[in-house]
Parts: sequence; structure tokens; C-alpha cells
Amino acid sequence: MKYHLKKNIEIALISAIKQGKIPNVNIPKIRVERTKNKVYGDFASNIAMTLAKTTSINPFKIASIIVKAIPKTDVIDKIDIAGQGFINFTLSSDSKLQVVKCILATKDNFGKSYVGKGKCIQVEFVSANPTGPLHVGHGRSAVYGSIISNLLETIGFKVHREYYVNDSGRQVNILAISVWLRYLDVCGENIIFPSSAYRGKYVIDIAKILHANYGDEFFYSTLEIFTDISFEQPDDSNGDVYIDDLIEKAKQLLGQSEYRKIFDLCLNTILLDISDDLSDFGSYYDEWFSELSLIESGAVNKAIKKLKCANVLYQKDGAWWFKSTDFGDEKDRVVVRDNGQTTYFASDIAYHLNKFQRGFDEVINIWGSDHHGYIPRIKASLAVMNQDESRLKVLLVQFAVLYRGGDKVVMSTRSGEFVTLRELREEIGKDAARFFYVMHSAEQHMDFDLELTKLKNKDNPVYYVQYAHARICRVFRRLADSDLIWNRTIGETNLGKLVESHERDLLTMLARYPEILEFAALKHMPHILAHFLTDLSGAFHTYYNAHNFIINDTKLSQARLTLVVAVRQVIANGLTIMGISTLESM
RNA sequence: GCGUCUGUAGCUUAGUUGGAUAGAGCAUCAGUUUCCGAAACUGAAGGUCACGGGUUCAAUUCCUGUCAGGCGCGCCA
Repeated sequence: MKYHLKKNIEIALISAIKQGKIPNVNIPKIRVERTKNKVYGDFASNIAMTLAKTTSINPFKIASIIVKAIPKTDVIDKIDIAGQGFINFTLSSDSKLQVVKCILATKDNFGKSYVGKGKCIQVEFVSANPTGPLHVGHGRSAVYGSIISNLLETIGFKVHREYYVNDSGRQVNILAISVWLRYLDVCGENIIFPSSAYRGKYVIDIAKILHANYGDEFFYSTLEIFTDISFEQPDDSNGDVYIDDLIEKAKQLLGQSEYRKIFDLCLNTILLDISDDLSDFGSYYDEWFSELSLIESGAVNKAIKKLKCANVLYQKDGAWWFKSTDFGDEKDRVVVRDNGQTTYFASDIAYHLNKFQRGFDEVINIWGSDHHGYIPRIKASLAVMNQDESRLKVLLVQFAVLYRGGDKVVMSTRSGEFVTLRELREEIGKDAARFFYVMHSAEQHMDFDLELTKLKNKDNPVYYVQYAHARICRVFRRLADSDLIWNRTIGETNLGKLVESHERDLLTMLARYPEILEFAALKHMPHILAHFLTDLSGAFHTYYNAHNFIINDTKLSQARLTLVVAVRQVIANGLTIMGISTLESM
């Protein structure tokens, strides 16, 4: 429709110029937009105002010249000039009704398009360290990433959803050592647990599994372990060194293959928990990509070689540094430590190179806002390796602060006092959690009130939308109770009877749905969809209260029922994209 | 301190390639069930768009300065 109107304006402009009514200037990009206020019709263009300066003609006059030259079609009912020179289009009643037939014909596919032209996009999201269960902070990324993926798929992109597993490096080793120490406890040793180890209850659970699977296979006495290891300072000032010493000692005592058994069990247990948690939450993945595999396959070393060849690495204090300051970073970054181990950053360089080599047209990373300082160095490394870094888009998600009533929920990993995503889901449900996470724009700091999400009224938008759907289902159950049926053919042929303002509003909203999807997907703004569904549901509830659908006037009744079926379809389609259940009754 | 994101009604917030009277919801106040589920609807009130400059036909939107807040600034990941 927009395209149709643009084309008509273009034709009008060209003919006006030919007739000499408007000077022959460069025609700016013609923009046609939905009006914000329905008194201005359905669509508006500001073309006259943008032309005013170059032609030095008053915009109102330009507008009237254009309007006169626009070809007549049966799609457009009338064209007005308003304000400082807006050209407002009102669509014909008949053309507005088409959307209902279109929805009924395409059903679940209504709203889908091929804007993406089948281009491949990789979306990496959450990628939390596999050192513990996901907490509520990860929830927002999980929802944001999965809905963006769904949106992109809906408008014709091929989407690859990926979780990057940081299964190498210190943190996972600390987890392994934490589990091992708890395991020794289970074996009967009395271990003083280091404060810099992971102290959550889940660590003990894994230790029990370890013991159940392997018995005392990994048992060593306290004496054997703690000899030659400096004591941990009570103020935790040497915690890092202490825990690293412990890791080394464990590897020594246990040997590589035994240590690996513990390590793998920890990792697999946690990963299984995370993947179950995410899929129960409605976020799904195509691939779980292992960081360790990059190191073991030599991909990391290859990437480092590339950087060396590009002459952007130098040695200092026994470590290898990447000159990222040459590419706008704040400081240079270490890629190989003085102990010969590669850093997380080195893996990430290899990982991003790998992503690019896999041939994705676009690569999207969804990161917590705490990683924003990390973007310049990754882009720098890609540029050095002759990759087009504009193919990488990093979307930052701000933190959500949890409230319970008016009180902030304090979270601290160390004390083990954090709310897990699973607990959140059990407390308020998947649907409410997803809706709340996504209803605000991602770059907005967000307050998430747990009490609010538990309300079962319109304070809680997820119920509001789900109720609209259930209410429509209810109407049809009621219809059946009265031994009546919905007749689509009669409904469709009588759509012209839908003349009430509530009905016109709904028709306009339904027609906007595909535009909303396209906009939300391309701009990576899933909250737009959430707001749209809330608005559509609101318009429906208003309509429901103002008019009856099951009435004696059969033709009007069938037309209304047909409209309402279309509304239900669009709500269902939208909720599906959001990963939220559609309910037939509540 | 430097970098970065944010600041819209009492609260939570839409408003995005600059457009017409800045939209919602909650809370407040006043109403709506013999009628498809009131988990709903109608109406009222509530705003110097943090503050000051600039750019132009037009600024909540772009630029700049100030103030306030979040986050980052490890040979952690």
C-alpha cells in the first residue's frame, strides 16, 4: 500500500514537472507513513514540505499541485492537504476490508514476508559461562535473542541460533575444583572451602552426582592436597593465586585424564541444565559452539598467527599483546599470557573469524551491556584479518533490576543469594516472564516488579493479550451452544457492513501487522510487537464491550464474527513469534 | 578521571532514517453487568519531554555543554 501511494506521488511529481508547474529539481526520497491520528486519514506524506526549500514554493501550493496530478484509483477514497502541507490519504472502505480475507486465507502465514530474501543471519545470545545455573539477568537476553531470531525468520531470513560455550579457561576450572572439593566432603574429608570458589548449592549437587558415578575414584586426603599450597588469606587478597594453585595441584594429583572426567561431568551437567532451562523458557538453539573445540582444533593458534603476520602483535612482560589501540580501543590487549596460555579474547578472535568463515551474511551478537567495552577490540581483530566488520552487529541488552513489591531484590553470586531463571519461571510462569522482559526496549534500563507479573488483570499485559484471544474463543463456544455456526463465506461477502468506528480501527490495526513485523525485525526491536499486540487486544476489548457479535441480523453477525476470527489469528501469530502461549480459555 | 548507555505524568514506560494536539498502563477520582466471561469497558485529572545553547520551514528525536544515574576500564570470562 505504501509502495502504491509512493508510486502515485512520483507519477504526479513527474507530470507536474513536465508541465512546468514545479521547477525541475532533484526529487527527494518520497516518504509515506501511517498517520498517528486517524483524523488525518490512513497515510500521509511530507513530500511538499521537503520540496519547499529547493523549489522555493510554499509547501501548501506544492501539495495542491501534486494532489491534482495524482491518478485516480479505487484504492484511495480521498486526498487532503492539511497542516503545513501534509498530503493525507484516506483509503477506500473496500480496500481496507481486504486484509480480513487475506488473514483468513493465509492463517498462520499472515505477516510473513520475504524481505530477508533468504539471507543467512547468525544470532548468538545468552552464552553465559557454564559455571552455574542461569539467573534472571540472563533471562532478558534469552527472550530478546529468541524473539529477534523469530522475527527475522518471519520476514524471510534464514536464522542460525547459537550459544557460545565458554568451556575453556579459568572459570570452568574453578567450577571443576569447587565440585571436586565438595566431592571430597562427600567422601568424608573435612575441607575448608575457599571463598573464591563457587559456593552455590548446585556445586554440592554435582559433587554428589560425581560420587554416585565414580565412587571414591578421585579421592585424595587433605594432607596430600594442601601440602605445598600457601594458606588462603582471611581477607581473600590472594584468592586468585590460591585457587589457581589448587587447580594445578588437582591436575597433578589426578592426572590429565582423571581431571578431565571431573571437568566433563561438571560441564555436561551444567550445560544440560542450561539448555533444559532455556527450552522450557521458550528459547531454542540450533547450535552449541564450544570454545574448547577452537583451541583443540588449532583455530586459536591459527588466528594468532594471522595477527602476527599482520604485524599487530608485540611481546611485553613475557606476554603477547594485540595493538588494538591502533583501531580505536582504549588499551592494548593480551592474547597470549606469559604462561603460554591463550586468553578468552584470543578464543573470541578465532570464534568470530570462524563465524565469518561459515559464510553468514550477517552476524548478530546479543551481549549484556557490561560487555560494551569489548566491541572495539573484536571489530579491530576482524579488520586486521581482512574481514568486513560491518557484517557484525552487536546488540546490547541493559540489565533488569528485580523488585518485589517496592523492594529491590539484591543479588550476589558469591553469597549464593541470587534468583535463578528457573525460580523466576516457577514463580511467575514462562509467558509472563517473556512478556515482561520484552515489553521494553532493550537499551532501556528496566525495573521488573515480580508482584506485578503475578497479577491476573490488565496491570499484567500478558493476561490482557491472552485474554483477548481466549475471549474470542469463548464467543465461538457460545455460538456453538446456541446451535449456530460461523459461515466464512457469508461473513466475507458482508464485510461491507462493518462501519462502526471500532471496526474501522481494528481493520487498520490488522493491516499494520505485517509492517510492524518488518520494522521490529529490521530494527531489532521486539518490544514493538509486544506493544502492538497490547494495542490490538485493547481495541478488541473495547469493541467487545461496545457491540455484540451474536445477533439476529445474520449478515452483520457473520461479518463481525469474521472480523473477530481475523483478530484472533493475528494475536495468535504474534504471540507465537514471542514464544508465548495462546490460550483458548483461562 | 576516561569511555559508553540512559534521563518523557506520582510510578512503569511508548514515541527510530526530524513532522500535525508527546501516546499507553498503574495509582487517583467519577461511572458501566437483567446483555457473547467485569481477567473487560467509558470518562476526568495529571507533562517547562533533566537543564542551557545550536542546526532548520519543523527538534522528545540531530549536534554541543552542564547535571544525575547504570555499566565498563584484569595476563577473569
